[in-house]
Amino acid sequence: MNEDVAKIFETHAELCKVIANPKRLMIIDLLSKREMCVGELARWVETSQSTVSQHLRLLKDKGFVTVRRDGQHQRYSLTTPDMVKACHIIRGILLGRMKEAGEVAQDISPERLFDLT
Amino acid sequence: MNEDVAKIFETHAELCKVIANPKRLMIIDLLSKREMCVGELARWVETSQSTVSQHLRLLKDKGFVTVRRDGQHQRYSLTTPDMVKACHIIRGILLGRMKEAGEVAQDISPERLFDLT
DNA sequence: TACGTATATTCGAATATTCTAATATACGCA
DNA sequence: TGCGTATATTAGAATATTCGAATATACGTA
Repeated sequence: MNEDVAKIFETHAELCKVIANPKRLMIIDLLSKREMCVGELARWVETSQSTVSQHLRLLKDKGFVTVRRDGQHQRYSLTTPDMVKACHIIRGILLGRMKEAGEVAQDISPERLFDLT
Repeated sequence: MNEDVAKIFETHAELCKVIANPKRLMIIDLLSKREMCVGELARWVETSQSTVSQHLRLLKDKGFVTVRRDGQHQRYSLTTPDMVKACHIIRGILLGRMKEAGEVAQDISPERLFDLT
């Protein structure tokens, strides 16, 4: 196999690992709706500030979010809408299976799991 | 948070874990082109038969491939083309970044990494 | 400067993933 | 039945991931 091709699949897997965690998926989902600060994300995801901060660091390192300071807050936002697209496709697979099995309502959609109203 | 929503993100992450490994990404890529048996995949991926077999078992357990016996061979094929779509989007993100950084040629495409001619 | 709030970092335990080596099973054919 | 090829399974070592607790840092305001 071409060495470059092996490297591409390696890096590809690295990017996939970013979305291979439920809390990071939640964070991505929330940030796809609007900019949020750490504490706010921690409340929605229902986990510790430390955990959210660590996930955000990974997301930043991998280039999926940016931060801007706003007084005491760090406001995070998404940089790569295509990642959300990929997530929605996979969540669509899942919801399709669950609907088929009657585990969720027919009208649930991949984009409306958190209700930020 | 709604308990069902938490479960959805949990399962969503489980599906993402399937593609969070370079060899499984290669297998998915190869199977997206045509049905293949274990030994054939092992040759393309350049790894042991055992490793491929274990990855295929995971892919089967998660519902992404099916097998049919053909004499001495087990012929594997993909069941979920949407997963390939999601992979291509993420690989597109990666290749976009690499092209921007001049790390790969401009004309490389997410679908043509393995050349089965 | 001192204090309160917001966020980041470090550490370590618990758990999960991945691979290789060895072995087991399944099939076709002589 | 016995042998060769193809595939599956098991076990265990090495490594990676994830989280919370504790602590450090940054900012705004009195």
